[in-house]
Order: sequence, then structure tokens, then C-alpha cells
Amino acid sequence: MTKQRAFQRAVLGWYRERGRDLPWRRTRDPYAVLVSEFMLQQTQVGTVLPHYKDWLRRFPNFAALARASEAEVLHAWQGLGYYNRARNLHATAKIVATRHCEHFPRSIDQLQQLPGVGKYTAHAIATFAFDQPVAIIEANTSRLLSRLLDLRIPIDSTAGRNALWNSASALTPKKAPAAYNSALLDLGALVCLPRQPKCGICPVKRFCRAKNPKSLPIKRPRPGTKQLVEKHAFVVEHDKVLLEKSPARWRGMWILPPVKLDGFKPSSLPHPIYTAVFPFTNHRVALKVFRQRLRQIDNGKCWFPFRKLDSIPIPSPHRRAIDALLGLNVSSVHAQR
DNA sequence: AATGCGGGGGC
DNA sequence: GCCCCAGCATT
Repeated sequence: MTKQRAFQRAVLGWYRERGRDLPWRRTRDPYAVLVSEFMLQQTQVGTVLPHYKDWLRRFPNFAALARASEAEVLHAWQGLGYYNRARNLHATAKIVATRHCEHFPRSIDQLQQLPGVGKYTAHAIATFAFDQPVAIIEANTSRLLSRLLDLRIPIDSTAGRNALWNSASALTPKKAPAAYNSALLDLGALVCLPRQPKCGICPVKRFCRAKNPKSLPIKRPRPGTKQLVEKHAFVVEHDKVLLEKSPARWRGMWILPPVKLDGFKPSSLPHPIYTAVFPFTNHRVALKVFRQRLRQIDNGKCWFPFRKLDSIPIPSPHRRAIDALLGLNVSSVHAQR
């Protein structure tokens, strides 16, 4: 038996015993697989799980998703972040429902034409939905392979990525590729951990070339975190709050209206009634909210009764701010100034 | 090659 | 505070 065969056998044997039972592995419906892959882009399994079932119940197939409005789609995506994924998934559903007449493309080239579908996602759908013998390179499998091969170049460089894709392709079996790829993912997620790899229980330890697994994978240095401050207005009237439909960043979502407080001297600057810090990737945003009186309702602003707030898309930091501010009664908010 | 995406969880 | 996560699109 070749070494490669022995490796595949060890991986599959371990998977039968210890692999994860995940809902998107109980189906080969391309739509269900696609939804899972979009949700899992840059997002951990544990975060995705609760949203996955809800999404499939609300949008059970391409046609249902294609029919939905953008607001419905963004609302259902709340809590997952990176909302471009939701917009891309929506756009993909429309393309499949119309241009492809509900016939989901099978070739990797065609898959990769769909918005939000890059190399990883195209290969993942090909293998998990259609059981094609192709490799998948993402966070788990790159870590596992970089250790297995003792790859000492950054995995997020062009050379590193190419090395990983090439090696992974050469290792992928023609038989049971979907199970094999699931197995590699689970080995990365459960055994070949980032900080504390469990080499003691690793079923492929005898194939691993890493002298110092903890030091791998190597990644390029990250840019320093950028500090930002953003100011928004809290305008309430009776049982309504004023929100603005964000034209730019949170496109299509409702946020507390941005305010400029340029006209104030530092000594007389208003005091925020709510402050929170929310970090993301390599940024750190200080969100400050100021109580304001209504001046005028210009384009894109709308009053929302408190009870309606649960049914519209609001980004998490703003929702937390609104929840916190509405949790206080008006007089106590006022008293904080 | 380098960013932006402006999330979320774990330690 | 930092690192990590079933990445993709844009420049």
C-alpha cells in the first residue's frame, strides 16, 4: 500500500469514529450545502449552527430565497456578520433561479462565477454536494497540511497557497472524497488545533513532518489595529426611535443616524449617553451615542415603533446600543447627562 | 500584494 | 489584548 493510501485510510478510519455530525453533512442538496458554506466563510461552526436551521426553514430553496426582499435576507443574517455574504447568497439564488432555471451548476468553473463563491467554496460544493474528488483549502486544512508537510513559508502568501492547493490535490482520493474532506476539516478542528495541537491522539502523527507543530502555520505579519471613533444620534419620541437606512457601509441596514459634533469646543462637548467599543478584524471602533432633539427628517430617515425593531435589519453594535438605551427609562437616560 | 468586510468567539 | 474562524471581492 502506498504511503498516500495509508494516510487516506487513517484519516477516514478516524473520521468514522470521531467525526462531527453536522446538519449540512446530512444532505447533498446543493442549496443546503451552499447556504452552509456561505455561513461558514470566516465564521466558526458553533456560531453558524443555530442560524443554519432557521435559515433553511425560512428560505427552504433557491426559489424562496430569490423571491425574498433584501431586507428579509439581511434580517435573517443578523448575528452572522459580514453582510456581503448575505447579499451575495441572495444574488446567487436569483441567478440560479432565473439564468440556470433552478439547475445548479456542477463544474467548478461555473460555480466560481457565482457572486460570493471563490475557489474554496466552489471546491467545497463540488465535493460535499457532488462528491467530486477535489481538494479544499481553508483554515483547518491549511493548518493540518502545513504541519504535515512542515511548510515553512507563509500560508497566506501566493507561494504558500499554491503549495497547499497542489499538495492537497495530490492527496485527495478518488473514492469517498466528500468523507475524506470532511475528515480533514474535523482533524483540523478537533485534533490539529492552532495553539495546542493534540499530537498524542492524532491518527496521522506517523505521517507528520513538523518538528515543532505549535510554530506552524507561518502567517504574514498583520497590520496594527486602527482606532476609530464614531458618533451617532439617539432621537426618541413617544414610543418611536429615529433610524437611518445606511447608504454606504451597512448598505440596506438601519442604524442610529450619524452625527457630526464639529461645532463644539472641547470644553462644551456633549456627553454621550452610551459608549461601547466593538472590535473587528484589525480595527477598534468606539461607538458613542448622543441624545439629540429632532431637527429635520431628511432622506433615508424613518421613525420606528419600539415593537417593530425586532423585524428590521440592524447591525449588532447598533442593536446593542438601542437595546441598552431603551432598557432605561427616559428620565434615567436624561439623568446620566 | 494589500485592504475592506466594519463579526463573533475564545483565552 | 490578541488570535482565530469551512473567505471573497476589490484595488
